[in-house]
Amino acid sequence: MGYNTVQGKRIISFLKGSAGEHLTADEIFRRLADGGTAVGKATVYRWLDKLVMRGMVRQFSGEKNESACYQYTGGLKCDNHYHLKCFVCGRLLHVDCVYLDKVAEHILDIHGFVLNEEKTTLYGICADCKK
Amino acid sequence: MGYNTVQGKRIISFLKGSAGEHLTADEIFRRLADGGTAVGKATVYRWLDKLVMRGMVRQFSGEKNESACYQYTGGLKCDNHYHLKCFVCGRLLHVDCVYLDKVAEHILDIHGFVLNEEKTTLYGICADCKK
DNA sequence: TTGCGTGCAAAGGTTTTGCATGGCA
DNA sequence: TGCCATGCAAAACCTTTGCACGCAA
Repeated sequence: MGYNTVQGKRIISFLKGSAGEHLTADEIFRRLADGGTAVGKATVYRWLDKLVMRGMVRQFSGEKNESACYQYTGGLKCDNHYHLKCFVCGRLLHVDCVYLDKVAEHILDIHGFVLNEEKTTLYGICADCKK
Repeated sequence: MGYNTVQGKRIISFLKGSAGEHLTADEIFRRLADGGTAVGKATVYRWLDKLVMRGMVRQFSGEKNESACYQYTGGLKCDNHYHLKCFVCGRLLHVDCVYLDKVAEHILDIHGFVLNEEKTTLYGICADCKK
């Protein structure tokens, strides 16, 4: 599980405090630069990777030459649960849907591909922003 | 509309000849290096941008530090097309599938969300790596 | 004491841009 | 002739990595 470092505690604490927000690695880096022990940018990236692995944080890759952004979710079980990310407002929508469950089944049966719902995010424009 | 240059003609001609294939900018660059007037990489990027704008080419952005890939469509509204990315071998599978087309429809009808297939990648484990 | 975690800077990848040159009209 | 398009190399961008040092256990 690793050592219990000041930097790790600051990063996790900061992320928890901004649960729901979508932040870039650089934003996190800058926000941690003030007050307390500063945290190196490489360390921010290393922790984000680790937290993504653990399922505590979701990562959304940006366009080329744009930062990826990260959102703290706290590792809530997201079974049968899909994520729709809106380009416009940036919100992450959590969707439970029987129909979508069948999609994973189809992809497995026909394409032989085991879909990982947790790691997959569907991108588009949400109902509110569509108007 | 711009000048009618040898390089532009070669790029468009090559793309038309590989309609349906998914090519990276670098692949296009390398394929054009042999035979006829070579085309600079910057020019390849400039033409791809231009053709994406015109709707002649679709762009699929890859992960960070991976090339985007491009597909010539000739401006036709082509079939919805999904990307399955395998964690294990890293391959990107391109899937045309009628069933998956209906998924986008469902997401729109029921969840009010306009899915962007170009920007969406489904993650999991491919048939080969599953064994 | 052991060895993981960190910070810095450099490297790594793709894509964009500045600027002088060459080719189209 | 006028000016856009091109090519080269450098820059830009985010992210990863190498290495020495410091700190947790």
